[in-house]
Amino acid sequence: MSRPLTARQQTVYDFIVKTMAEFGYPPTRAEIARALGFRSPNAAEEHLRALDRKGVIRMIPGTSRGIRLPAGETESEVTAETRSEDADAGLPIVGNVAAGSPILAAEHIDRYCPMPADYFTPKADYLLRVRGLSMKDAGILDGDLLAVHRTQDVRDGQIVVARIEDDVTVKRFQRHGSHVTLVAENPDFAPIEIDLENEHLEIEGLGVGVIRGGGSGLQ
Amino acid sequence: MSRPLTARQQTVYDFIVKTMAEFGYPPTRAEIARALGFRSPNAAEEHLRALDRKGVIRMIPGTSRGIRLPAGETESEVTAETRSEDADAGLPIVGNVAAGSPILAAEHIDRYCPMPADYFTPKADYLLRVRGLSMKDAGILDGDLLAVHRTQDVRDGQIVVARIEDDVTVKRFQRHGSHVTLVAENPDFAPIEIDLENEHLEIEGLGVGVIRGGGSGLQ
DNA sequence: GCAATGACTGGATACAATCCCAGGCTGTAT
DNA sequence: ATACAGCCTGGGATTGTATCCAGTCATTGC
Repeated sequence: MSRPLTARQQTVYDFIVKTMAEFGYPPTRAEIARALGFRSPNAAEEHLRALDRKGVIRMIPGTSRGIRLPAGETESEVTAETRSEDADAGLPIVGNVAAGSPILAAEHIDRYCPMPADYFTPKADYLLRVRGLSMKDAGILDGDLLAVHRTQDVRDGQIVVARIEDDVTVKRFQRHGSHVTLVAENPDFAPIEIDLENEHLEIEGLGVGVIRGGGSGLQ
Repeated sequence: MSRPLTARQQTVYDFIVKTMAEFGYPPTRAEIARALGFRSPNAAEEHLRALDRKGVIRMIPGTSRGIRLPAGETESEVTAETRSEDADAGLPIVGNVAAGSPILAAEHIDRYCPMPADYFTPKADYLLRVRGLSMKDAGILDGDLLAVHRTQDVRDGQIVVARIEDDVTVKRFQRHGSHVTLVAENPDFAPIEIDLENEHLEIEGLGVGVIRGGGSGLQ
């Protein structure tokens, strides 16, 4: 999707990550400029804009130190090429699935969870970071990792990862003939009704487990 | 150590932790004031000084958002590097703790979960199989594994493993002087009130994560 | 009774920080 | 040749933020 970072942009990004790991808060433009030898904070500003355009950071307008790392990872010395092929890296963690792109595309994988795939049954293929509280009564909260087994073969009552018109969602599956209902486990959310003859529904996989607390602790 | 936090100071501390977990950077005085309903940022400033004196935060003078959590409660301080200390066996899974026996006694350990202890922060020492639905609104269901960090040092609002008169339970912790309330996250369960001067309460550890689905799949 | 402390309001000030504008210099693609 | 993007200097307006000062009110220990 977005072009890779230039060498200079990577340097700026690395400095942001290092600062957050060391101090617990992001740097200012002036601090970036000082660290990298710029004489003007505007040089840092422009780099930040570029990093924001490319999606590796997010800028919060008007806010001091308003820099966020969407992946939430502040590991040391992360170069964007740290995504080696799985082997024993564990399960890939997938977050923020953009509309229209395959769920396991490399740019969505922000880190790995060092856990064997076959701890779950059926085995997990990846972990999906869940957003929102639509499944809270099923014990799946915002930010949780849902262990997903890739399959199209799902049954009534199971928790599935579905894609409706390029939108990825986690819901409970219910089918009557050619009509599918995706039920949220939260009274605040209405069920999603899909007529398979008119609308397109793709089943990405089956929820086989939940992991909470990797890095952030419990609330 | 220093004196415990007052209720108000605890509220401010909680807000700082929550903000850092959610946004990746600490709040300003004004943001604290707005969130807690102060009309003056000075109220927040004085609370921050008190928290700094008591050692639970550290203020960096002259720096916007210059608040640090020395202990490392933020997601920023994760070094998800797999320390190969006991990464072989994984975390022991503890279930059905009998009354009167230590929680990590060998006869309770029925199996191991092949997951590195330091995937969670602070690190998990064991996994406790939770029975009942008393914490269902916190997303902890019957049969879930609660990752537990062994410590006595717990704060208001945290999910703890406690032992009252030989009974092990998972609840949210709340303290007022010598009076402790263990709050269930389920309206069907009444809070447990403990007067530390008459009853015995032992904190076994702090809940740092949840794992669901090992072996059985999701319901 | 009195000092000390916690928890604020309200106002003020000086610096920190974001963000805009106007350039310049280097490549690389058209 | 020309256009364009990346990378940087320098300056400046505007807002964000930390920090101080002067009080009020209530509680607690002495």
